[in-house]
Amino acid sequence: MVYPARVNEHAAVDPAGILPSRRIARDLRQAIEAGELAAGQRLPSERELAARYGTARNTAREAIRLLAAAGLVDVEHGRGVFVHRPAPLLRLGSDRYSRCYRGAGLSPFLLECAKQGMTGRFEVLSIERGRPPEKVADELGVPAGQESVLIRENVFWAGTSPVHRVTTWIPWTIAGGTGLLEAEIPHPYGIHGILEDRGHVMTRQRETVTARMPTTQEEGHLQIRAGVAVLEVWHTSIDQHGIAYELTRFVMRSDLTGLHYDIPVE
Amino acid sequence: MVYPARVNEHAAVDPAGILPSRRIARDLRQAIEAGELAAGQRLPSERELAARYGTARNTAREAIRLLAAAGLVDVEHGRGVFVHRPAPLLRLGSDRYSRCYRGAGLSPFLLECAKQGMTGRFEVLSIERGRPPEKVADELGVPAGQESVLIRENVFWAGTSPVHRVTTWIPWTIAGGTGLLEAEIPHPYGIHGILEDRGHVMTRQRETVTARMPTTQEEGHLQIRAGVAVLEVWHTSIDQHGIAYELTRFVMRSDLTGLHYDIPVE
DNA sequence: TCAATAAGCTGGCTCAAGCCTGTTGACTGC
DNA sequence: GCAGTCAACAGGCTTGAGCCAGCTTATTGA
Repeated sequence: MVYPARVNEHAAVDPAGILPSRRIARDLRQAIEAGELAAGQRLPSERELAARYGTARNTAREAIRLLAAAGLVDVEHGRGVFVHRPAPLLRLGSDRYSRCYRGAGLSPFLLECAKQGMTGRFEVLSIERGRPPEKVADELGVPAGQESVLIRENVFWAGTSPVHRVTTWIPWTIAGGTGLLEAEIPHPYGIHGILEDRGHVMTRQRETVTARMPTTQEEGHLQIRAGVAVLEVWHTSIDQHGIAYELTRFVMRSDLTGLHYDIPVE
Repeated sequence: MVYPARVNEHAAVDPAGILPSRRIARDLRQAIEAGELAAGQRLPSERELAARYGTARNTAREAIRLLAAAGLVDVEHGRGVFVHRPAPLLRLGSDRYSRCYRGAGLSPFLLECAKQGMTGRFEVLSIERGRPPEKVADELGVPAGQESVLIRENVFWAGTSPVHRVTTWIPWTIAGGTGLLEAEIPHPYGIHGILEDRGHVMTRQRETVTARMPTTQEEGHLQIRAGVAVLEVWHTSIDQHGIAYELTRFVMRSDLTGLHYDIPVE
């Protein structure tokens, strides 16, 4: 890329009326989008950018910050700033509860990981009887003030990265006294196998999808870098009688995962 | 909220080992989450925070920046910093192409706006014959290098806010010579009415959903403030013969819109 | 040969100061 | 009564300096 001649010192804006930090960011952005700086390549250091543009280091730093917040660039302490290398997305499919995966031995999540050449696994964080949030109580038709639900908390990993944080609520009237209390689900078809044995066959699913920035906790749990949003998915399982009998919230890193729906138009 | 006693000057970290900017941010965050600072309420000014914590103004500023990037706070030039007041989300439903809305006179988007007490409308930015991006050409089965598609570009508004930026591609072999070239679609059932007349009845839809930070352009188009992601939805319409005949990309502000799917489990 | 060390790079954070632009409300004068 | 003006205060951006912490590599010494 080409750097500008040093302009007059202390000038807040250059002749084109652009603020210095924006100008540096714009130039770098263009270089990235034009492919002059390839994915994974190192950008000039903050001190070098500052010198080339005749600005203070803080100004070059501000430019980098803008690019990082936009997710264009990955900053690594002590190493440098690198053009972001997008990772292939794992796709959570709408067919993940389909019976067609029965007997395959692999859950849809693990299948998808395998497809992307990664090793998937999940970790049980906690299983307990507890009180549902109001929203969950409403949807499941259980009392909010009591320990009316089984709560399972999981983390899904793809390779060495945590990608989903998952919380599941099931009415205690359904889950009580079943294998749902164990970390290892004692049923060949997993959680939903047990729920079917209790008389609830998933006939419909309702899902809402929103995106937002992670909370401080989620940032830690999912090892999210700055400028990465999370997808929040609320899934409700509806049985053959129209009853909502299970509810799951997924918090997903948007840099590593996406959603896929393949559905009939009614 | 309670402010700390001024600690020794020039200390990089306070006794608890927390950086000053993080400490200010943490205190403010806790005050917000505890409800001490209610939604819409003004935070202390940067200069005031700096004085109370015995830091430089830039440090208080950094704290505010952290909160703004997390979407907890809205910064208004000249006015102050305010606790973010979440707006009700417009939900784009998976049933939006359903025939059940036929004859209602309102499109699903306008219905959803009305439900939230807002006035919805949309604006046609451009309609032209053009070249599809490779991804689109692949999916629609048209040549990538030629002007093989009709491209329509729209913006959807809810009240005074732009919420969706929408691009639609339709093979020219289908769209050519139809009312799809007009801004006002001359068909009571809209675009999909015309496509049905050409022999394509939507039988399935495929959608992929991802989240990311907006590009500079999108930030402008959608009037997005810092710390707000966009949802990117790629929709493919599949007809009764399994042919993909229409493709739409939605770029949606995640602070004002979400998605909703209500689907059978197959 | 190999491990410990140190130099020299990277970004991370802060300071104190200055000048800019946008907003508001009180004051002024018609 | 009302419009124009202006001061006070808000955030926006920059400077140039300093020190800290993480990474890499070349050097050193056992």
